[in-house]
Amino acid sequence: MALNPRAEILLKTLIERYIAEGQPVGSRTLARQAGLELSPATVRNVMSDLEEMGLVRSPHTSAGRVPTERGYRVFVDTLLQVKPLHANELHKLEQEILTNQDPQHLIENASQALSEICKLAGLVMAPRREEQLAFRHIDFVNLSGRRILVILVTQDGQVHNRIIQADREYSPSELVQAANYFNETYAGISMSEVKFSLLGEIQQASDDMQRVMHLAVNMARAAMAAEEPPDELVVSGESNLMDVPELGDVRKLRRLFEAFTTKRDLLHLLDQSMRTSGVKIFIGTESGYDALAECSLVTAPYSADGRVVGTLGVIGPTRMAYEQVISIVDITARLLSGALSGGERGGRLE
Amino acid sequence: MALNPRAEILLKTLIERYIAEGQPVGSRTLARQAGLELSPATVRNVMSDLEEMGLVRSPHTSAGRVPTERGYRVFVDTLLQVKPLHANELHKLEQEILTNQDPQHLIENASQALSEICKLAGLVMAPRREEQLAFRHIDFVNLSGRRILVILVTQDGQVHNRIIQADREYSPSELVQAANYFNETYAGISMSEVKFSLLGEIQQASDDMQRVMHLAVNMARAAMAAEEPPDELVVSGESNLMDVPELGDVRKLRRLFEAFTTKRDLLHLLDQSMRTSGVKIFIGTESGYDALAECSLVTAPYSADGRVVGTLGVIGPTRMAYEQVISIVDITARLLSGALSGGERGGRLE
DNA sequence: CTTGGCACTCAAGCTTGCAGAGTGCTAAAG
DNA sequence: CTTTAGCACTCTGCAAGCTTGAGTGCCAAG
Repeated sequence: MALNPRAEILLKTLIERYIAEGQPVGSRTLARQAGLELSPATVRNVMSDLEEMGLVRSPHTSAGRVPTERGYRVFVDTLLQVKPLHANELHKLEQEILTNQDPQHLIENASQALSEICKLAGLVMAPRREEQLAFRHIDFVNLSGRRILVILVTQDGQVHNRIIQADREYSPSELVQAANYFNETYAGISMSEVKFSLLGEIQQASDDMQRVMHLAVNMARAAMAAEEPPDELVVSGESNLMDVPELGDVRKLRRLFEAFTTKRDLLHLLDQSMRTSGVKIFIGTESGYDALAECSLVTAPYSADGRVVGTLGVIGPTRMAYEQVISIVDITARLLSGALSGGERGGRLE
Repeated sequence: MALNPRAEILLKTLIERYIAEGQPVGSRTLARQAGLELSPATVRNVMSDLEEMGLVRSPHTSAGRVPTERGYRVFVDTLLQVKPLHANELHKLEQEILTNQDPQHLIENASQALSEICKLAGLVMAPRREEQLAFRHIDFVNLSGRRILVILVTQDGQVHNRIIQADREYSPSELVQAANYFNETYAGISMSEVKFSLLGEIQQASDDMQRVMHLAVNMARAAMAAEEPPDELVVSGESNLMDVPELGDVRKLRRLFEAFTTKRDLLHLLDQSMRTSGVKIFIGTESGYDALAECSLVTAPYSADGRVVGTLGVIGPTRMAYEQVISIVDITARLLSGALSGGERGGRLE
């Protein structure tokens, strides 16, 4: 199954041409394009071999050839040369990401920038498992009656809020005290430890502090129980996919868009990519999800303070400009990592 | 231009039939369906009149008739009888909306419920103009370096947050003092008054309080300046629209979806509807936006504590089941108003 | 005013024919 | 053994022509 250099060149040109034009590539065109001094007939012979290896196929007897998924795989793994991205695209990305923003906006902007630059749909999985993050600040605000608004800030500056139903009414000063107690006791501790610690806390309460502690602990616990990970996945630029001729079929589009709102399957894929480092590519059915047939996913994990916290990427037709998309995704991940780490330094790429 | 009763019945049956089937309705069918003892020929004569009035038209010489926008208008304004919604739909709506939630989730759930029940896209414009709302609580949290997270809670329990860049580093206790000062001074005041008041505040600072006040005022001002109304419009269930045969054309779909992400035009329409009371309907090009051709918008304003704060509705093809959609939108608006008002009482419909 | 009848029109579906593109195979040339 | 030219063959896409079914408009009679 070794691919001789000539076959490699032909496969590479075929795929490049197909990505650019979207039309099956015939032997004549390919012979001219490849830069080898070969006749169409020779090219046909090579094509025949490639077809046997399952790297290309004919849509029908007398069309040119198109790459198969395996063909794309080979292309992506061994043939493709990543293009560095254009200066003003880089500039745009930096502008979008290297400004002071809270994580939520940062993520939304990153997703949008990805989609705009690639002209595909952008995905960003928000930092996973806030349990990993340290607790920074809590605040209780009285709403009407027994409803209490709990505001929780994690180390990365992300703000979470929930309304809980208290067992009785509390005065504003009680709430302030409770928050103070909590903030002093737990500042900098990881959320999972905080949760764990809350389990024991109530029993060993010293007498005078008891009421306040009880209050704080109970509330925080209630709030965290209610805190299911919310909108973990940000998708932007979906409508770019409507221009893709491969997805002209409304049914396919619909399935794809449903996958965007369901999010479950996509999250699973992005989760996988979190465990590897660097750019990872899922081509067509490799993902294992029907809705993503004819689509590819280019992803890269990003980190905060040296620790991987999420994944981002783009989704588009299998026939996408991998050479460019790969570096865009890669750089976006780096920029985002920089922006989420330290913050002050700004994390410019050197 | 008066419509005699027979013509009304025929127009009504025609539109009902067309909404149900999506096919031009011919004279024979209509004669049978309408329940009047009329021959197709007579129906044809009536149709001819209706066509002259611009209420129906033929897609081509020898198809049946379809309603025009004006036809729909007449139907909606004078002919249609609103269907009360089914018990389990009502139940679903109540379940989705009558639970203790912060406004953000409430709005998202309302939008989603709307889209699911109507099988169309749901829209909710988030409470407009927080300036109208009273200030409730502010909090400053130190992030790294000079970055300060400002958390602002308005009277309705909505939480806003922004990161601002301070002129120097501040100690946690300074921040606490500043927040306290601010909370005591401005609690319950409307945001617009707070903003106004901030303009004067700095000059007349008494000496000892000066530093803290200066800090609080400066920060709050910076935060509010940065506080542009964010995601004001929540759209759900867009993918329902892909099943609509009228929108089978991908180009139309794309324009519509772009309108969803742009949001500007939609906001403008919803804004209009905020000024009237009760359900308002935009049919096709009445909206004035090309992207919404072939679509109708059914909207209703909702209120919090007796004051209109936003609008919700659904968007779908002109050919939608108005009879049901209208009451769904109407009731959702009431439920949401109830949930946003007082909170404690729960606002069940009596 | 209503009705039946008739001529007419149009869209949609089907078949046919044709041009264009590209292949596979074979036999000859390098 | 590899490369090439040539030829027959296949398939798509498109346009033209045909038929069918649905529905209209109009007219004259009830």
